[in-house]
Amino acid sequence: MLDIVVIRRDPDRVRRSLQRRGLDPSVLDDVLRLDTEYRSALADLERAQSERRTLSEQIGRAPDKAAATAERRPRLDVLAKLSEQQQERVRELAPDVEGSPLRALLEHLPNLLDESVPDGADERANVTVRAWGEPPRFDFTPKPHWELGEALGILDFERAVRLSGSRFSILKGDGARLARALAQFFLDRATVRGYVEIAPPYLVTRATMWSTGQLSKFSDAMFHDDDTDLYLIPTAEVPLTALRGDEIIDAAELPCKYTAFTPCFRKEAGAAGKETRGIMRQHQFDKVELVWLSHPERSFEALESLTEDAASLLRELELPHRIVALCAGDVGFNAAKTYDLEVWVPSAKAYREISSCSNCTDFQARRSAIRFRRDAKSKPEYVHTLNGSGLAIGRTLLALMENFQRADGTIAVPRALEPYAGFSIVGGV
RNA sequence: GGAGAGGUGGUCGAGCGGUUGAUGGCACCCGCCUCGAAAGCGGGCAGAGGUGAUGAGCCUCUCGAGGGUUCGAAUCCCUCCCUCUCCGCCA
Repeated sequence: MLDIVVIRRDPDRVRRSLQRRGLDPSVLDDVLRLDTEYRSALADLERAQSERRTLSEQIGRAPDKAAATAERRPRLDVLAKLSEQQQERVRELAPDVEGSPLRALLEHLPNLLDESVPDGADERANVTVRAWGEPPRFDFTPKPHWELGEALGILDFERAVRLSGSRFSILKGDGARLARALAQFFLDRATVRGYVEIAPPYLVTRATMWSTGQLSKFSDAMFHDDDTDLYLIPTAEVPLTALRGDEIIDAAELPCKYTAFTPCFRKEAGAAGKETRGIMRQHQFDKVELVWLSHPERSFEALESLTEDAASLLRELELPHRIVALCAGDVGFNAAKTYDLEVWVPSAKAYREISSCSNCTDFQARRSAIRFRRDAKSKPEYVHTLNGSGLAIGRTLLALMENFQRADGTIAVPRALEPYAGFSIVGGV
């Protein structure tokens, strides 16, 4: 959610950001008009309330309350009726009332883009910031991970379909073990880099989901239970970001860095036909997430740091990858700036997203009410929130399988992972 | 799931129809004292919104959430949510 005050005082900045995202900025005119109407209605209401209060206090002080009440009755009745109407009007216009037109407009305004975000309409305009490693050259015909996995008996798609339908998979034996090793490896590295490990709930309330801005972004993509009105998390970003919601954090505690290993659940309803083979896109996948609550002045440094935390994992796993800065048209709703980490996927002959690291500035913090105090005397301010995958387990696993496959159909385990896996070759004798 | 108790400011905890947005303790901040610190003493210290200059001041709202009664509600009534204790069930 954007700060209405920023929209009011610097509408041009918001307009520019919307345009860069390829959105129609004319909604701002409606926002500004409704906001003016709202404030005028609010002033009317407050005037009536103030007068009513004064009269009530006079009655409270009077020795003969009955007489004092009778005397003021006509005016009080007028005020009661008046403020009831004004209350109604304010409720219709208020930006903080669910379902009001102003609120609806505000909820659909994406975060302000950072100036450093490159221009461009879609992913073709994304800018590669740096690359690491060379795509492997095979002296045999490399196989996609689903063929490798089934041949090695570590991936089972047929039985997964039988149990749960499409877009599910089963890991078996060394495959399951490798996935667990990756999770452990990622969490350990995060801990070393100062992240506090959290084991959060996988089901959260509608309010929590709303507070991290997922309801607009993923609303069709989320699994939901009608009985309890609980949502299965689409990413651990949700519980980790909301973790300190409604709190005022001591400035000395910033930055707060959290990590969690959780499954993620997504309907992926609109994604039919895209990357359907294998484990690239699933209804359920595991991920280690990294979240920062940052001092606002340092959040863009924090984004570099967070991105480096994720990238270091790919380097340690010896996986060729590149870091791209998303262009204006490709940056997500919540984010001011995003770097994607893309790993080389031989079967696609392309780099594919394995992590997305975003600075959401105060956009989520405002919804979630995550604040801090600069010092004992200052007013609470919103922190900046950042999130990134570090990393998605399934995609790392498939990248590892495809990049480290050998002519005999076995797969080498990267050295850094060996102690975690307990073996150095998958399918070795 | 059943029975009971309760949800108040950063925290603990009073208040249970009328200048109470809220006594007091702790924490925190400023000052005095001190070589320095502790202790002690004095003072300050909730949040949101509107208005003003993103100042002072003024105004409104907020005591889990939402409704109601009343001139007036943290205080009374209703609904919902949550927490705790005991019982039941259970990995």
